[in-house]
Amino acid sequence: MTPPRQRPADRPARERRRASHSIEAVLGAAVELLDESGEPALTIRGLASRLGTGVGSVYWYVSGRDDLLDRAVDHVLGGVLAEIERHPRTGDPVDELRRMAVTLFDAVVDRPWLGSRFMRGIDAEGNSLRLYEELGRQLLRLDLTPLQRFHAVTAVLGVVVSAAADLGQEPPQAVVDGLVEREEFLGRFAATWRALDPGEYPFLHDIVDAFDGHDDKQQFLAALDLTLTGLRQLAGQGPEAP
Amino acid sequence: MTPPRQRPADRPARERRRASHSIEAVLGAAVELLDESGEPALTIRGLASRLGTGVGSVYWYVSGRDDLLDRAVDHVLGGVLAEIERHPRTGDPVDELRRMAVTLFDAVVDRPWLGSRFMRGIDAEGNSLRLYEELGRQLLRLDLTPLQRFHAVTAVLGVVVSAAADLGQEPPQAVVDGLVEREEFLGRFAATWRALDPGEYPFLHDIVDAFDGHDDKQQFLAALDLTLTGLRQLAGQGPEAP
DNA sequence: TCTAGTATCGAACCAGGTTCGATAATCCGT
DNA sequence: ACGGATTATCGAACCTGGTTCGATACTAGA
Repeated sequence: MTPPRQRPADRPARERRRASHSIEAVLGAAVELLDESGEPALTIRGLASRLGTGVGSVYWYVSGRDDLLDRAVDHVLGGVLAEIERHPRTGDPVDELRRMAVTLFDAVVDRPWLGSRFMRGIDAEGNSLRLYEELGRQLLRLDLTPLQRFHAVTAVLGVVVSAAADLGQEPPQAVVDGLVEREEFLGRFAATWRALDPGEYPFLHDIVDAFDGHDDKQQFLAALDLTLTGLRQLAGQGPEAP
Repeated sequence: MTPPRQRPADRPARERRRASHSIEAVLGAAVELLDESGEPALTIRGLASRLGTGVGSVYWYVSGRDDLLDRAVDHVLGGVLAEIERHPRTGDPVDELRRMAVTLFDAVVDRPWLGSRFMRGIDAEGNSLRLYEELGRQLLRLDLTPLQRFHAVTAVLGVVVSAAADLGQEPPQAVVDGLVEREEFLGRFAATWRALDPGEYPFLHDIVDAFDGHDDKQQFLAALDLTLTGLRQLAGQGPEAP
């Protein structure tokens, strides 16, 4: 059905001839739109109009919306990677891993539209892959099997991904509003839970106070530390462990 | 801009008068479509035509596509919940937790379209919330603070969510095809990695063999066990731990 | 100058979500 | 049994947004 596609979309990114665009300009504008109003706000038409061009031109630089999103992600991942590489290497590999994961998490907090897309790029050379390598490299210093290393990196990234998934759904559109929004949002949950039968929902009643007004970052850190604790134990008992 | 919406969409689900539809029929057909061809294949028009009705009728039962998806998720979650509750309670709470998470994961493997949507329902009574309660209840038997319990459940669910995110993006459309597809898919990754400079990508080269042909379930279990190990340690040293 | 490749553009196509008013079927009070 | 009120059904029409395609420049080299 679909012909093999022979669109450009991966030009050598040479400098623009006419006074017009460039892949960098396109990506920059895309990131702007994403930062301003989130993923659904990035439309080809909107992007074209921001660039002062026609929709057709956008398709010269990217092969479609999906490709655009992927490139935008890779684009900002470059900055994250740079920040990760800036820090000096301390001693403990697990501490390193932790610091990197936190940096990544912070980036996702700033740009919720990164969502869980930020790990889709590991099939080709790019910042996703470099990030993956960077994370995993820390594990080379641990006494583990390759399979265990692979699983460990996946697990650590998984913590970030799931936190990102959480983040991505919380604020319906209350980004622009003040700070009351979040409290209200959480409050609605809490109110619902408190209204439930304590006999049927003992756990919910146990945690509702902790949940109300909880901090996403602490929640993330808790999950991360659980995983890292497990990892430390695994590394401590050597690779012959299951 | 958007008027407050006063559509029905939450009728008491009384029995159909005419020989026609019902919310169950709608949800059933929706789940069929989702199972057959994944989330993007669920269109209002497609659903209506499968039901032998008009698009307008669908909107009598659900308030929109998003609501439809949420209800479909809740629908199948009922089955998962039943399966989880079927098993007898063994002794160890962490083992319980583990078994439940695995059951949930298996459900996601069967229905990748559950994606990370399956935990969106905790703001209202429903199977999502009951699942959450069920998971968390196991933790009541552990010596933890409510905040730690909250964090722990989030962490465990996070492992499932991130695994679901992985699953949801792997097979482009090779669902119907035989079993060669997956090998090929992974093989492409592996080939790319092996072609990279070992000096620049030592980690990737270390794990590429483990990655090639890896099993998603084992990957999930490894991440889960890392988290559960951390949890056991946390519970072992009591609630006054950080 | 001629030609091929590089870019730009926007009209037009198409899929799919959502709205809305017409209409039928049913229920209930009188 | 009758007549409004309620419950449901239906699909044409609207609208947003991704994608295609052919026309048209503009540039560099032969």
